[in-house]
Amino acid sequence: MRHWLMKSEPSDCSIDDLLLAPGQTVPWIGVRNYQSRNFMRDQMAVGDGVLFYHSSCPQPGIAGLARVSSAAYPDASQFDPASHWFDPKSKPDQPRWWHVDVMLVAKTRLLSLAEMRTRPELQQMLVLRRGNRLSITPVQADEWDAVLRLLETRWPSASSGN
DNA sequence: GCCAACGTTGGC
DNA sequence: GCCAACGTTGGC
Repeated sequence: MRHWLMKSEPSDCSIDDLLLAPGQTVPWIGVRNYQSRNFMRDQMAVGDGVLFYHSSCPQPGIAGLARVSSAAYPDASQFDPASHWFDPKSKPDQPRWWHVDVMLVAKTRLLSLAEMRTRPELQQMLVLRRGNRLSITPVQADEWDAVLRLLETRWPSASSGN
């Protein structure tokens, strides 16, 4: 199982929105960055762990845990002229943008960006790197463990999930 | 609102 | 293929 940090603007989709979503699942549409797309399309697998991160808001930070709950599939919004994410250059027979679905595992306390910056064990996280603008970044196993420890949370065992 | 960082675009 | 201009991200 791999681990990821995925940024979401709470004004667009917050941890509470995920909590209330049908099946507590949302399609991670709207990514228009090739590197982030490649992570979803080429490297993510169902069951991967996700740190759900609130960005571009008064209190940026990790707001919950989630899991990848689908394989990658084409982002329908790229073909919708009415959509904010419409991409006129994308062709239906060769979609440019792909995404996965993400399912809630647990809402947690907010582990703020400010607190993350104070923790020596998190200093290598890509999201803390100066100038980082990727909306999806891989998380190392030791970083993942450290975050769960700080959240005083355990990842549910395979037998209790689905 | 500011601005650093950096990805993308497009002329050449 | 280079690279300047431009647009976007996202913390502060």
